[in-house]
Amino acid sequence: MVKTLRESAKEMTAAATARLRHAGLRPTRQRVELASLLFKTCDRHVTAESLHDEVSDAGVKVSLATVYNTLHQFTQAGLLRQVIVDSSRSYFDTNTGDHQHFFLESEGMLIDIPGETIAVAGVPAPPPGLAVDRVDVVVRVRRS
Amino acid sequence: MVKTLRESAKEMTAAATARLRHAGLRPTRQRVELASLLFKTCDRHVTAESLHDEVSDAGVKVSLATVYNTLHQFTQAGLLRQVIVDSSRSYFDTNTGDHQHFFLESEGMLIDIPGETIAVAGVPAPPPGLAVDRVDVVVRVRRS
DNA sequence: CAACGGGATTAGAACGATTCTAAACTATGA
DNA sequence: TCATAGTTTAGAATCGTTCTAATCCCGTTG
Repeated sequence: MVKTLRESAKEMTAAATARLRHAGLRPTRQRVELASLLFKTCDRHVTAESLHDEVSDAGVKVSLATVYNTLHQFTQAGLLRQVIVDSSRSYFDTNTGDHQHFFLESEGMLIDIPGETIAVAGVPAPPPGLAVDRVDVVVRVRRS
Repeated sequence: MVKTLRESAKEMTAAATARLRHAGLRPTRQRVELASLLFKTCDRHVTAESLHDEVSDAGVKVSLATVYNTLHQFTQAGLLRQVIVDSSRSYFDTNTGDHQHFFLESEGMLIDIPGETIAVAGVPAPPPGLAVDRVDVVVRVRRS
């Protein structure tokens, strides 16, 4: 069976809508558009600005404020994960599972490293009154 | 032999001056003051603002711009190391050796973990054309 | 199917951290 | 002591992000 472009788009929208509903988020036009872009392909890393540019280039009108709101809501809903590798920009990762990253600072590029690949041993017990939330590993790389 | 406060201060200044000269930095009043504060005790973690507050509280006049300049110059000279754990503020660490960190986000607090303590195994080879610069481990903790 | 109510979106202002600018200052070598 | 190149500075500018308050629209109800 061959699908027309229109049919594919409709399916994407339906899938995004379902995903949003499931996460307890009202499927507004903007959220559906953003979710479609974010979850169309497998693993993606975006910043608020890169996503805003992308959605704008696609001819869709979404304000930057909404992109920020949406990224945070998706993160809270467990659809995204925030990655902290740069002290001046926030990255969001569509891969919410256990994994780590290569980070090429000069180009702001993130590359996933599967969770099983890296083993961190010897993490000491945190000082009294503190509990480990999670262990992040960032492998900083440069062009060579 | 007992030292007066004035004598101790003089020694600190001399030490800071020597350290700056050795790093190829002209020992200006401001740089000497900041170096004295930073390297007085062993390991410290500061932000530009916390250091500016500290130096101001000590009754010394240094502009915030100079604090920023100095932190970056010290980092470039290898006297400090920048720690990236927060996407909205930069931290600087007087411990430039191999080590990792606990980070208590709610209070912006960093705690060193000695380098030998944690072992990271299984870091994959980076994609072609890229070389590993360094591997950062951040153990994010919360009050419990 | 129209009306309603509360969540969602928006433009633009506000914000905090950081960097820039251009003028005044100062450490250093001659 | 002087000249000069490097430093410092106040204040403006910039950047990413958040806030505000008005408008909009999704889903429910009558």
